[in-house]
Amino acid sequence: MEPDILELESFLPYRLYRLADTVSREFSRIYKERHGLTRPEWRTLSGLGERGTMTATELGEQSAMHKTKVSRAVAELERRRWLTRKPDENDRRVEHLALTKTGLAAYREMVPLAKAFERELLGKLSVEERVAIARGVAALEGTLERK
Amino acid sequence: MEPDILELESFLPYRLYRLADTVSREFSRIYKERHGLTRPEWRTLSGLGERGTMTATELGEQSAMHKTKVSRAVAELERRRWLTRKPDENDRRVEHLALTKTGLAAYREMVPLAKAFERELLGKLSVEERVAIARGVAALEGTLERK
DNA sequence: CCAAACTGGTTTCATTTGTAACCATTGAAA
DNA sequence: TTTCAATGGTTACAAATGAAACCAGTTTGG
Repeated sequence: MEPDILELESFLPYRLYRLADTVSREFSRIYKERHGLTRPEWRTLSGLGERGTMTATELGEQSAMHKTKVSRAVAELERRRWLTRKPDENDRRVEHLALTKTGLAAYREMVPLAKAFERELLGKLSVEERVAIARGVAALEGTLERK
Repeated sequence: MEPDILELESFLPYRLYRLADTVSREFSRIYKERHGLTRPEWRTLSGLGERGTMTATELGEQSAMHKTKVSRAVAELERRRWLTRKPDENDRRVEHLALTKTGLAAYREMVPLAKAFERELLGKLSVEERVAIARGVAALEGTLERK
């Protein structure tokens, strides 16, 4: 093995990125084809569906998005009347976001599709492989968040 | 556990993407700060450094990039005089790309930095965790490529 | 042969993204 | 209080991206 050569094929950052990109691209077909959502929009929908009510900042933290992405996604979902904003009582900078009936319906429709996608993906692995990916990803997440 | 709720925090596509995004973003600082390269440019440099000579199509396959990304990255590296194109003898559509001395020097400078980055990342994991991530990623790669 | 389909690579255009500046409001300090 | 730093969120602008059209040049089938 040449020391001054980098094997892209086995370089972890590259492999991780390519893997995530492929998986995410395939999954995105689901919400893109069904509702024409972008990834930030899907994450916003998903975050609010899961938690009920959140501020834009919280959304950004929960779903690892830059605040401009959140802002744009929220604006678009609002335009579709999938969510509403309610000003905070005490702090007039803050808005509490929540899904409307329509937004919730879309969310409820997406959840089983998302779960099925994940199930199918993991279904191709052996039990040990599933354990391995879960453990490995968790470990890396752990090292990254504390910094 | 509510069946009609999706926990983003434990949803594999999301976790993978976030992880890869974080790692890749951090790694990108290295080639961005040092040479002002974009990711496609870095991958092009890295691919040619590793293999010596490649066509644009091969580059795209090796580094999982859309052909327009390759085209643009190659154009930029050529502008910097980091690579040259040599027309194919038999097929005049094809160009063989190779790094110049300058390009190779940049590559040689980057390789140890890339390796150090990976080493440091993996260094925070236990041996079992390293095995787990390697195995898990390989398994998922396997399921995705055969389709 | 020769048209039609295909392939390597580039370009155009619309969309998405990131950075930085920005506005309004709030909290803390003097 | 007044001022100044910090915070929630939006906007403007430049750069990166993807889809589709495109321009050679090449292969294939009739």
